[in-house]
Amino acid sequence: MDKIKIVFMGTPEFAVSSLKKLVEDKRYDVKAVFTQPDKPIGRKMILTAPPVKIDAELHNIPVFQPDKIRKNQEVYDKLVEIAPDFIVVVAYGKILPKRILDIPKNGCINVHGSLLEKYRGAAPIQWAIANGDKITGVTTMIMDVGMDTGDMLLKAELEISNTDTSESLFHKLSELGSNLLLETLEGLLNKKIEPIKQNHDLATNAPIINKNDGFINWSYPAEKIFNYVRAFTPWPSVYTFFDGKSLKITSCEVIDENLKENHKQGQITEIRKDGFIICTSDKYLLVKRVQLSGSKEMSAGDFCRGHRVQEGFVFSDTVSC
RNA sequence: CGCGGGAUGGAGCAGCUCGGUAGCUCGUCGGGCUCAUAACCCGAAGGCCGUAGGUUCAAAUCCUGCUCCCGCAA
Repeated sequence: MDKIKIVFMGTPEFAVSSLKKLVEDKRYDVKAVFTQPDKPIGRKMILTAPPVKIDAELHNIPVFQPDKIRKNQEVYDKLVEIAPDFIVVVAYGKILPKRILDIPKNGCINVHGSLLEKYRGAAPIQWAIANGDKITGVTTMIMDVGMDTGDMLLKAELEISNTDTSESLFHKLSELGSNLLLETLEGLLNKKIEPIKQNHDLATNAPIINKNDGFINWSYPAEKIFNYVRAFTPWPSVYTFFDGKSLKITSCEVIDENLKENHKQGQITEIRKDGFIICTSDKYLLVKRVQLSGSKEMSAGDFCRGHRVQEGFVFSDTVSC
C-alpha cells in the first residue's frame, strides 16, 4: 500500500511536535513543508529560521517559505504536482485561499489550540489563561476559507492549573495536538469520523496579542492580573512603569483578603522577603518576580532593596515618563 | 552599523556631572536581648569597582578598543 502523502504547513515551536509525529509514522510520507520566511530576530536582527524549518531540514524534507501564498502560482503548481492526500496546517500564520484548500484529496486538516467554537484566531492559548478558564484543549477541523470556522473533527481536553503559563500550556497542548492529529488522520482514513458543523453563535475570538495587552492597570482585580501574568509571560509580559522605565511582573499570586479602606490601588502595603504586596481593585497581590527595563529578572524583594522602594509607595496608573 | 540601559564584596543598588580614604538595603558569620523568632541591638568577614590600554602626582570616576548582560523595536 502506498504511503499517505502529506504536505505540512506550520511555523512556531507549537507545530514541531505534530511534524515530528507525522515524520516518525511510517504510514505517512511528508512530501513538503511550508513555513514562514526566515525573519530577523533579536537585538542584532539575526536572520532566524522558524522552528518548523529547522526540524524539517533535519529530516531532509523540502522546505518552502513563500512570502505570499494567495496569489502565488508557483506554490499552487507545486502543491498540485505533489497531489497530497492531506495538507496538515498547524499554526502556519497564513490564510489559505480556496483553490489551495481544494487541492488535497482528503482536505486540509488544522490543529487548533482551543476547544472550538471558543477562541478562534491567533492566540487561543493565551486568552484561555488570561480569561481564567479552567479547561481548554485542542480541536482538529477541516479547514474552510474562514478563520477557524471549518467543521470540527476531534477534540481533546486539558485542565489548566494555577501554575500553568502560556509557555507550559503551549508545550502540553502541542503534545496533545500532535496525538490528536494522528488520531484524526487515522479516523478520517477509516471513515470513522463524522465532521461536526460549528455553531457560529457560540464562537468567540482570540485576537492576536499586542504589546498593549500587557499593560497593567492597578484598578484591575487581583485575579485578572494574576491570569494576565501567566498568559502574557514571556511575551508581551505584564508591565507597569517605575521611574519612567517599564517594569515587568513575571510572577505573582493573589492574596485572598479584602482591601483595608486606607489602602489605594497600586500602593505597596508590605515588603517581604519573597516580594511586595500591592493593592488592586479588590484584593492584595503578592508580586514575586519583576524585571526592570535594562536589567535582569530578579525577585521583587531584591528590586525593592536596590531601588529603595518603601512601604506606602504607589505605582501610578498612567505611563509616566 | 535600528534605538536605548547596564557590568561596583554573595544579592539588588548608590557613587561617575565637579578625579584624591569603597557607601546603602539585604545576605553570611560571631555575640547580645528574648519563653521564642524570619524581629531588635552590637560586631566581623568579604571588592585588584567587566576586560585591555591611554591621560594624570592620583582613575570606580575622564578618553579609546573589546567582551558579556538587558529593555525597546522587529
